[in-house]
Amino acid sequence: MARAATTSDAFNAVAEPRRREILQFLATGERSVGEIVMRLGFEQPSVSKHLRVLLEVKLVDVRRDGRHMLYRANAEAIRPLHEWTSRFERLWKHQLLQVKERAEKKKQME
Amino acid sequence: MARAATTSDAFNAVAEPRRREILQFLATGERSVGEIVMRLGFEQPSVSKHLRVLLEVKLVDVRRDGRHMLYRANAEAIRPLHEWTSRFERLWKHQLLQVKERAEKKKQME
DNA sequence: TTGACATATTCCCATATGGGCATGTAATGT
DNA sequence: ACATTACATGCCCATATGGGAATATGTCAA
Repeated sequence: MARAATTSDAFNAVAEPRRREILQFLATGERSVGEIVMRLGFEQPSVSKHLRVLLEVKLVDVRRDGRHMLYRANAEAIRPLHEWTSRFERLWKHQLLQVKERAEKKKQME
Repeated sequence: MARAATTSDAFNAVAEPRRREILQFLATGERSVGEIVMRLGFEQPSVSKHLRVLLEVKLVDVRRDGRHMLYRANAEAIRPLHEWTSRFERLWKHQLLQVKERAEKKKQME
């Protein structure tokens, strides 16, 4: 089997740097495809494809406005990612503390 | 071009569900490859390969103890992920608020 | 209708993937 | 030295990928 499909979940979807850029831009507000293309400088088909992936995992929503398709970030779908990483928060704070303590001890031994 | 290499960064590395499982298990403490295999039930070569990927993006550290290789999560490397998702925190709280407000209005109109 | 504009989709392709299996390698015990 | 344990690597392969270019679809304007 190959890698899991990028459309399978949010983790896979944001693994792609361009999709992260698009999401970040959309976090500033609703934007049309053309605005994304202008801002980020990717090819239009590329942007459309990435938006499709983001849409399938519900990381963005769309609505039509005339000939424009207006996309916006659905932050709610990012929460699971945030929560997953939060599980390690306690751990890294602890690990940072250990590093500091080791540094202190080293200093005292001089 | 194909997708970015899974070894390129933490985002890609954790896009793989099995690697997330391994990381979570390692968050509970230092473990040998065999313990991971036992606990998660993956094939040993598979575990070794995933650990290699995690190691390359520094999501884990290793040390040798006799014939055992002891891996542990390097939570510090997960922080960038956490911080990236945090950028959307304000947004999803806001969006949740909107949803609530809409619900309130709807209720009042009944 | 016709044409221009805004997006989406399709096709092709080089490349990365992860699983399964076999095999290689390092450390230990005898 | 040799067998055993504990991992790591290599190889093969089906599959998903994302870019580029061309083309299709949909909407509005005259």
